[in-house]
Amino acid sequence: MTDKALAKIFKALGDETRLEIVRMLAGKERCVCAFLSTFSMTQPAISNHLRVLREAGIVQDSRDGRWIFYRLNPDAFAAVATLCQLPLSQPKIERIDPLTEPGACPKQKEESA
Amino acid sequence: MTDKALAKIFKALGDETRLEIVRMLAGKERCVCAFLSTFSMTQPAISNHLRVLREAGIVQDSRDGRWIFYRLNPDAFAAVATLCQLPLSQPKIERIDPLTEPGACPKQKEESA
DNA sequence: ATAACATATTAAAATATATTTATATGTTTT
DNA sequence: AAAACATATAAATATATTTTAATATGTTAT
Repeated sequence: MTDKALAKIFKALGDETRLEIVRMLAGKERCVCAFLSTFSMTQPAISNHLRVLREAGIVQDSRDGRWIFYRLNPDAFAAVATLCQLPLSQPKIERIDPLTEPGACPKQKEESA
Repeated sequence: MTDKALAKIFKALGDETRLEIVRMLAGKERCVCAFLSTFSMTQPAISNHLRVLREAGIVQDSRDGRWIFYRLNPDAFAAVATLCQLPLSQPKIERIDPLTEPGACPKQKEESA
């Protein structure tokens, strides 16, 4: 998963409405009208939020008659969980000295040369 | 953690530059100049990205002389990891019938009454 | 076929976010 | 105390996102 795709997932989840849609989809598959009756928002607004989630790969949809059902894609959450482990699995924090890091603090570096 | 705070975390992580800043901070504490030399971006732009991360609770900072060091706050990632488990721990997906859900598909519901 | 339904798409307006330029703040060195 | 350094803040502009209103698409019922 590229950082671009991962950022897209985070951006999609960075909205309270979409976060609640995700919660509503935990273990459940729902049609669009379920969200329409939950949020005080126009139908195109809901449709747009679902599009953002879909294009980020967070939800998948399938039509059944006139309804379109949405469900979560666990792969997207697995990718996010992986990034979360990055900071959680680091036991101790090492302070990087600005003066010794390559390219860091350019003005200082030039003077110390 | 409120959904509002969680959405703020996701929104903050939903940007490629900030995502890379987070990766650079895995197990490390770095001063702002480290990011200045990494990204081709003005100093205030970096400073703004750090502010977004700070206000979301993703990073913490402390001044040491003229430098300000940034490090990750594991609590924020723990909160995100918790939400990730929501879909990952659901074994099977149940389809919710639009007709039987309370308030769902209003027009249909009125007719079926 | 026509009408009604469920949802998506488009275009426009409203709102939020990011970037830049200029300036301010706090710290260290001289 | 003055100059230089590292970073933050403010104001202005540029860009992206969200919302709404109008319309289109695909499906089912009549």
